[in-house]
Amino acid sequence: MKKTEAKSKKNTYDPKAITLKWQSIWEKDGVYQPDLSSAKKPFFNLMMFPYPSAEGLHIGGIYTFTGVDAYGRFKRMQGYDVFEPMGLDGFGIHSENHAIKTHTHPIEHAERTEKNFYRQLRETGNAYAWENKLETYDPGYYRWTQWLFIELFKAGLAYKKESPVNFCPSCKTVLADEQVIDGACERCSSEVEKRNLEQWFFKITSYADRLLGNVKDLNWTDKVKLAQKNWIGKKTGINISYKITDTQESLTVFTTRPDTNFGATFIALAPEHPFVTQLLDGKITTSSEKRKEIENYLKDVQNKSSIERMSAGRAKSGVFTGFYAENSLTNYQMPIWISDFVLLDFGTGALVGVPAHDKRDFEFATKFGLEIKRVVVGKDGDTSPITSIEQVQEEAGNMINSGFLDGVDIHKATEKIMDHMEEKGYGERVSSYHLRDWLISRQRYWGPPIPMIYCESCAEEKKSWFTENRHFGDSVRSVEYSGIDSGQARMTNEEYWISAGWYPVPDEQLPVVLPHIEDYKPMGTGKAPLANYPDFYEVKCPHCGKPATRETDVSDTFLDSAWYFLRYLATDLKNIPFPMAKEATEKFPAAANEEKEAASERTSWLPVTMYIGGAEHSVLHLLYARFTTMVLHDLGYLSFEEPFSKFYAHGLIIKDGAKMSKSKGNVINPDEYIAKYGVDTVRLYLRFLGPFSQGGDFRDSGIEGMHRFVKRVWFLLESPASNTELSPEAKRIMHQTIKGITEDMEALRFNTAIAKLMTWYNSLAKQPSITKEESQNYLKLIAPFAPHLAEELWEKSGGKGSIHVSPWPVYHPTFIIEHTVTIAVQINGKLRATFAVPSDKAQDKALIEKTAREDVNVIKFLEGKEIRKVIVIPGKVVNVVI
RNA sequence: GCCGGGGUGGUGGAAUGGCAGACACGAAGGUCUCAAAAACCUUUGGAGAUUACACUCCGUGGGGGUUCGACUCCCCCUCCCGGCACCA
Repeated sequence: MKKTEAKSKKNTYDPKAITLKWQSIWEKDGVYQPDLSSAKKPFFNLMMFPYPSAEGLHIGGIYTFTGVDAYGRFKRMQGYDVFEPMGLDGFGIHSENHAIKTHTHPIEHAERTEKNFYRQLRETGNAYAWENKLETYDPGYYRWTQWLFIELFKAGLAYKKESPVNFCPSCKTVLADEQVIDGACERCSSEVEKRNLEQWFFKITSYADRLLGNVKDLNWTDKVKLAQKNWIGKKTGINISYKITDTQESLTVFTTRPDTNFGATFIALAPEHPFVTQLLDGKITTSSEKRKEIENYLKDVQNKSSIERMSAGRAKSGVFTGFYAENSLTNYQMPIWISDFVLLDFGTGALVGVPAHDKRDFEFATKFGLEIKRVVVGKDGDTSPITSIEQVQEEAGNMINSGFLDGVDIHKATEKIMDHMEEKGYGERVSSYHLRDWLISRQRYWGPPIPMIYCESCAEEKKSWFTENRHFGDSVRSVEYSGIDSGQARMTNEEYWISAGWYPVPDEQLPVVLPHIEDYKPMGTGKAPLANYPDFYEVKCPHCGKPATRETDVSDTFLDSAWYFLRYLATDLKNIPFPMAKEATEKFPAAANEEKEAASERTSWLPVTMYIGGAEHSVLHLLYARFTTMVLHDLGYLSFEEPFSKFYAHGLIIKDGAKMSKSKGNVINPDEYIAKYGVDTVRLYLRFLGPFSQGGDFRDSGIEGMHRFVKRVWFLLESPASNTELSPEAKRIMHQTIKGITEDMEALRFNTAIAKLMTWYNSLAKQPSITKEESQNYLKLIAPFAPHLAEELWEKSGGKGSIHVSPWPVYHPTFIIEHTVTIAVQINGKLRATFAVPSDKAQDKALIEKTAREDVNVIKFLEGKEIRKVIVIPGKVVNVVI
């Protein structure tokens, strides 16, 4: 009795025991901790780091991280030195909101969630280099986030100006665009207002062209590249200047359709347009009545909430200024209107209206009784006056009523008229972008304080860091800074004056530590909570020593994550932010020689070899990381412009058709599954769910089946292997499997890789015995998915060292004809069978006949029949007619 | 409205232009058992046919096209999902 019990116990598959056993051995032996200074084949396998939510890592996170890990393990077995770090993106509005909701201080909240998160991440059995973990809220980390901010400021790429932001009056906080859903607050559903507040911006727009230009060379999926392109949204067109009748002023409008300019009948300005401001200031004279009218309209616009704006749909509103601009082509006096459908920050904030060939212009013109002049005739040949919106010809056609353009196709006409306008001197070809400058400041608590100091006294004297450190000419104030080409870092006069009084916090005073304050909740005054703490903001001006104020806003979380991948490689270096060439390290005088040495030895890991993350980040995060990298390159810190050699977007796991969230009550906690089945089963199951790029709806209906599979593998391979020779058929199956799985792994097609493992299992299970070669190859192929199981059985089968650093099995192509031409066998014109012959033998009719007669698929159709004719169609297929 | 992605059994999903439905879940039947669970075996797209699963027909949202051959490539339509949205 006792004997059998002991025996069955020995045979039991006990995932918990082997998981604990191997995880501690791996960590002790540093199996996954590469020597960063001496990598021969560096492979930086990076997943987007998570923000640690209090609910812990849900199944979607496990799905992603174990998927990325399977790829990393595969690469490690292929002989690469794989670096797979992990960290937490703990700063930011998400974590702060959660802290508020649970009445916890963000600092304590972070401490608690960090623990839980790292515990869960360890339980996944992922091959993390734990020594290099980082957290964005660690002062040792954000010291460098602040340094980065200062570098951008000094390069003339950071500026502060007043800007309208989303404001929720109920939550008393500024909201990011993505927190505004249909004009209402994401959390409390109250209407969001626009408020003008002073904000810090990064001048990402001056990099728009390069960010766009590099896209085509990125080894990313087309989908993500397209998203980047669309977001940057470059449009080429022309700026046209119109003289304002009876004044000395002129107006510049941007248009992509100058071809229709003979049909231009009005001008519309954004409410915030400088001409409007000048009208109100009285710099341009107009009747007091008119001024009142305009003021009223502007008030209306401002009071209109975004909800009202949206419910009004495309309904147009506007007010006539009383001024006209002369259309140089037709001498037509175009009335100048103000309307809120014109956006200040696109083009020049002013547009020229062609109601006949733009639907929005048509709506505006019909509402206010403006003239509609047809200048394009479409395919239908209709030349009648345009009276309904369906007639508005936007896309294609030929010019009419347009003087020298008559009869010309609109695309040719566009070029022709641009030439004309440039020649006459009132037009200039330009590009306009959808991309806006990056709003970096947040009037919140939970982020890195922006490391800037404002000195009132210096501001009055028009002094700033720039006046004290750089020489400026009289008219154009360009910032000359190491590496940055002056065209990109050129400041406008406006930006220059705005910078008056501002100084970066001196390097030796970094980090500006985020103090532990009691009242950290957003205030709703447009100021950050730190503004209530004089201890924090009262400082001396770094320049003149008089009392000055520290900036109390914190920076956007996207800044934390825009450079973290660099820091992973230098978490042990206190005085240098990331790996860089030896010369660049000289810019860090505080760094010891060993640190400089280490930083320069680690550059071979960059840029990131493989970056895997959610598709939802395929626009903003990636763009910000690209921008930051490009700036660091221009400043001489990095040798490359693009941070991620390869980017792969994984799918998202949802539950019941919705994103998992606690409020929806559909969060799946992976802990219980791991406890019940062991992490290897969970890892395999998640991979098998579907394509990694697709994600999907989580269901656990098949997890039992996967557990059965794992147990079967365990019992099959646990018993000693036989010493018999591999049969040719078994050998063929093995090599086919190795080939298929290797290709699948390379393409991150994990679900089909596992299917192949199952198919191979089915055939192994039918064999009378399994050889050592089969057994060990099987374990290697399954190791990326079930690392603990594979390691345990590898040890049992006498494998050397850890399976995870053993070479990936090699596929021997001798068994399969690699390059083939497919032969189709037809009987009475109907396809009966296909088979393959080597392509170099495709003309050999005798071989084709022989192959056909030996091929199991063909033989039944050919038996007793004679091949009458072999038709060879060059470059296509070969037909065998019977 | 614009830009992406997609539509294959009861379900998740496989198929360099070459035997559609791999692999798995579920289901049905069976073996073992007093019984159940577990495990194992068989069947499983639909319709039909035969002594014969050694057969035939239909079938990848709908319609056309290219091809010896189309889930796959091209055009039109339709429905679903995601992103952006008055961008001149």
